[in-house]
Amino acid sequence: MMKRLTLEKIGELAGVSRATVSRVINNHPNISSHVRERVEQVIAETGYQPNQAARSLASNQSKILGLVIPNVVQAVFTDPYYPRLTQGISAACNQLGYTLALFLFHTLEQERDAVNRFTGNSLIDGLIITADNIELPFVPQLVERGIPFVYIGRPTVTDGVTYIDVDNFAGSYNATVHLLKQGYTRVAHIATAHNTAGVDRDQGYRKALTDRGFSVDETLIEYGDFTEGSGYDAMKLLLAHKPDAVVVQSDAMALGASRAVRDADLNIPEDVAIIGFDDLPPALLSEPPLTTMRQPIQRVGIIATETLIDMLQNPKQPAQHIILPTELVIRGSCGTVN
Amino acid sequence: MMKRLTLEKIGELAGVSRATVSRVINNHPNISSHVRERVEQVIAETGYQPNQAARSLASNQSKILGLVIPNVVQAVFTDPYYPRLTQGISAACNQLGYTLALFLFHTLEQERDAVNRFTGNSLIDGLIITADNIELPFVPQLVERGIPFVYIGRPTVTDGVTYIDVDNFAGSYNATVHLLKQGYTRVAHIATAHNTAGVDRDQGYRKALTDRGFSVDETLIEYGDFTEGSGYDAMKLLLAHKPDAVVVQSDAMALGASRAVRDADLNIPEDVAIIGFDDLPPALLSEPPLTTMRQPIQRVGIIATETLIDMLQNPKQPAQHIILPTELVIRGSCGTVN
DNA sequence: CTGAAAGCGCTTACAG
DNA sequence: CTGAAAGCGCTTACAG
Repeated sequence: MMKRLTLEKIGELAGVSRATVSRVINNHPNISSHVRERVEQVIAETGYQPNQAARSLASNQSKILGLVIPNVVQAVFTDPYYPRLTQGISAACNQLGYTLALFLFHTLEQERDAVNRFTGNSLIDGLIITADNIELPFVPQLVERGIPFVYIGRPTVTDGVTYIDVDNFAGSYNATVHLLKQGYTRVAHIATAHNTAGVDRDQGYRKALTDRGFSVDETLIEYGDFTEGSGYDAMKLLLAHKPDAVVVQSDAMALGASRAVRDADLNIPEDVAIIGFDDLPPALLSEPPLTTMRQPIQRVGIIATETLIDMLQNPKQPAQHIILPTELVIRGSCGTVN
Repeated sequence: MMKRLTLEKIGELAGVSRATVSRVINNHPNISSHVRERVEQVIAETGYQPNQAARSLASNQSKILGLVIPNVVQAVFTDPYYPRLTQGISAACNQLGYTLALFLFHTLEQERDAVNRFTGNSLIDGLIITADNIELPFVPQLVERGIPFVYIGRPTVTDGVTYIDVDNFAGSYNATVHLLKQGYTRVAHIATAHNTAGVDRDQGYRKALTDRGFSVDETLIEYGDFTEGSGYDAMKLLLAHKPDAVVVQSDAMALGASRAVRDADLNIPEDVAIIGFDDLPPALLSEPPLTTMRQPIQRVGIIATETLIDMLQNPKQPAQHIILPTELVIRGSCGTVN
């Protein structure tokens, strides 16, 4: 293992100063193409990589973004949401030359101490925070310290903060309308009350009903927690009230609901139509629901990353609220989807 | 936003030199408790956080570990394996004061260029690599540059490299023996050929059969790719050869196999017993398989992290091969598991 | 047990 | 367009 290369050494080899090499590496304008070429050649030959720590120290930016997934719930294991999101974020980071640091919290205490891990210590340039049901204790300090962050999902307080979300209200609204238009009259709802998305979706469902002249029947609404099992349980309860369709706020729960319908010897979608809500790859959806309100999760991750990096480059912009549309996807006939 | 605190400033406030403050922070022995207390108090009062970039530069260690998930396959979305592993790694990092950087590659080219992202640039101290079916192009350079790494899962070449794996051979062997002991005589196999784990499990299955006086019937072996859909397809094919039990090398595929069995109007486990292989939380397993060979995925992540950090602290140790046992888990009766 | 000082490897005004 | 030099905020022999 040879001695580590430095700017100085590269400069020596190329016959220029280390300042010039630095400028070449950082793509400064106003470098004679002659010099640029020679330096680039030496870099290529030697395989020189600039020391990131030194770079961070001198430039005051780490080129590291943090992804924070606060309270690690069961859903992190069962719901492809987080992996999907992470994919998008990672892809955007790769593309834009940033490194992604992952912060998972396993206890409330870790969540509380989090601020120490990424504040005022030059570790990260900015943060992507997956907002959930709770107020995160460290966010005020982020603001105070001037660390840029974007939320994924609408936080409970949106004032002055930038967030990216899908249009949960419209998605749920459209899903419900879709069923009503097809003639279903007892459209049930497997809802979630865990976060703002759940609230929005619930409102979308209710609004759709009333807009089309139906009253909201509370016995046709049950709550789940995003797991397949909770979808199964909720559907079991709902079946007692004879729904002929159901809007389910996640595909995992929709899978459970499907199973409950089958267990009751009913057919999908003839007896009970099911609409899920998510962005699962087809392979995971080899069972009903055959119709899904798709949210572009991966895209949300990409946009969040791009937005954050934009904030780093142009501070002082006003906070943005970015809402992406969802899309109704109807797949092939029962049992053959793969 | 006030001016950033530095060691110098803390020293000033505590009436000592910055060297002393540094020693207190780094828990050096031989600091008078008097001084230590005063310094710690000032740090607590001010909320001082040492600048990580400066620290890295001076100490030549970043306290950042990298997790590399090479070729991003479909399985990253559908199989809880990676989230589970990441959980364990993250927990260990939190505990031991390291930050976790996530490197997902989306193209072969990114994989090839990877070395530039974490080599010789002081970005990370060491790497956890999830080994898969392929030879990773950047690994030789890691060795050359002296960057410590551990594999999760046995790589194809194990010479001089440290890896953590579960005992795939024994797991598959024991699962098969378990079925044979119960009197099943036509034990099929939904295998995978994607990695060394698949190969080992296949051998375990075959050895169990021959050890107990059965011959291996190749028509009772089909291959899947870890997705539920592939398990379904494989089982469909197997059913033509009338198996009375099947060992399935992932729970996701076992789920698919269960569905195929049901679609054929057969009962589980009366007509066909199924053993899965994984570490899924019960909520995800509301359907058969009711019996699973559990691999401690999260624990693998923790041990990998601990091992890597140990390597950082004591270089020059010989490479280790750590093999964790799997465990046969039998859950409650059909349909009621949650 | 503590401090003065050198040094880690970059970036970036400043001067030319 | 390029270089000399200061400086980013730490750590760590070295000396006492």
